[in-house]
Amino acid sequence: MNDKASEPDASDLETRLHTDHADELRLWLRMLTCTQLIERNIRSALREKFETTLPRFDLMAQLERAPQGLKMNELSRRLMVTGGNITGITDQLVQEGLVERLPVEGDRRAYLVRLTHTGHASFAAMAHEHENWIAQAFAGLPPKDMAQLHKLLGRVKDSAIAMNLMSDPPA
Amino acid sequence: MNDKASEPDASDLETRLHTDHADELRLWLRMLTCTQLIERNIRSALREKFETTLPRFDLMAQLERAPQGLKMNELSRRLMVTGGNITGITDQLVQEGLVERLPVEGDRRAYLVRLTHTGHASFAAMAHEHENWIAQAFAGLPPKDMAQLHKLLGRVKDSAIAMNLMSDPPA
DNA sequence: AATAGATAGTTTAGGTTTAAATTATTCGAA
DNA sequence: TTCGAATAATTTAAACCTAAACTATCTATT
Repeated sequence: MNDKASEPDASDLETRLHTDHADELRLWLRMLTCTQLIERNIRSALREKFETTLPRFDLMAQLERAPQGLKMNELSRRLMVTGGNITGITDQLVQEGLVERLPVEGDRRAYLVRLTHTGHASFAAMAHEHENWIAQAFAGLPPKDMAQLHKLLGRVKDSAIAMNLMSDPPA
Repeated sequence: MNDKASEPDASDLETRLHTDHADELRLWLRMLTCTQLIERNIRSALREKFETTLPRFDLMAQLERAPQGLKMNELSRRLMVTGGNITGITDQLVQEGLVERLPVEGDRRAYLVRLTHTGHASFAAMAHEHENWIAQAFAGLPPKDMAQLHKLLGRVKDSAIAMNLMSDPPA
C-alpha cells in the first residue's frame, strides 16, 4: 500500500474534514429512526386488529378523501410508490369488495378506483383507531412543539423536493 | 340503515369530535413524506452511481463504525430489520468480497461480520457521496433550524419508543 | 453430568416493492 | 389520415422483508 510518510493517508482524515456534514447525517438518522419506530407499530397494530396492511390502509385513505375516485397513476403519485405496486394492492382490494374500478368517460386506458360502500365502512372503523395510534406516537410533545416540528418539516420537504428535481432528468 | 331522526347518525360527526387528532395526523404525514422523498433519492443515487442498494449500504455503514465487527443479531437490532434479512444481505456482501464472517472466540453459534479491506475502500467512496446527498436534502435549513429539529425529533423518538413498549408483550 | 431453557443464526414460505419491458390507447403534428 | 410520441395500466424478474419454524450451541440449575 502507499504508506509513505510524506503524504499522510487521506482516506480517513482528509475526506472527513472536507465533507463534514455530521449534523445533517445525525439529523437524518434520527428522522429515519422516528418514522421507522412509528411505522412498525402501525403496521403490527393494523395486522393484529384489522388483519390488513399499511399500504392497503394508505390506499383506502386516499380514496376516502376523493369520493369520486382516483386514477391509478394519481394513486401512484400520492402514495409515492410505483404503478405496478398500485395494481397489486388494488387487485387485492377489488377481490375483497372494498374498492371498485370504474371506466373513465372518454379514456379507455384509465380506470377510476373508488371505495365501495363496504370499503367506506371498513375504512371508517380502522381510521378511528389509526388516529389514536398516531396520537400516541406524538403524545410526548406539547402542542407548541408539534406546531414547530410541522413548520420545520415543511422546510425539509421543500428542500427534499428541490433535491429530487436536481437529480431527475431535467428534460 | 338506521336513519331515525331521533338519533342523528354518529358515525361521522361524533367520532370525529371525540378523536380529533388532525394535527398529529398532518404532522405524521408530513414526516413520512419527508423521509420517503429523501430515501427514494438516496436509493436511486446509490443504484445509479454505485450499483448498490440502501440496505447493503446501511449494513456496511454499521460495520464501518465497528472496526472489530458486529454479530448478526447486533446488526439486526441496529438496522431494525429481522435476522433472516441480515443473513440474506450479508450473504450477498460476502459473495462479493466486501464483508467477511469471522468465528467468535468462545461462542461457536455466533459470527463477527466485518468489512474486508475491499469493503472498507468501497464504502469510503460511497460514504463521501452519500454525505453530500444528505446534506443536499437539508440544504434549505439554517443550522439553527437543524438543531431545533434534531431536538424535537428526540422527543418524538422517546414518545415512539414509549408507544412501542405499550404494545409489545409486557412479559 | 443431565437437562431445560435461552440465544445465534439460518431456512422457508409468502407477501411487498421496485425498475424495466409490454400492451393498449390517446394526442398531436405533418 | 396516419404516424410517432406520450400516457395509463399491467406484467415480469429480481431484490427485500417478515414471521415462524428449525438447527446448533450455550448457560444455569439441579
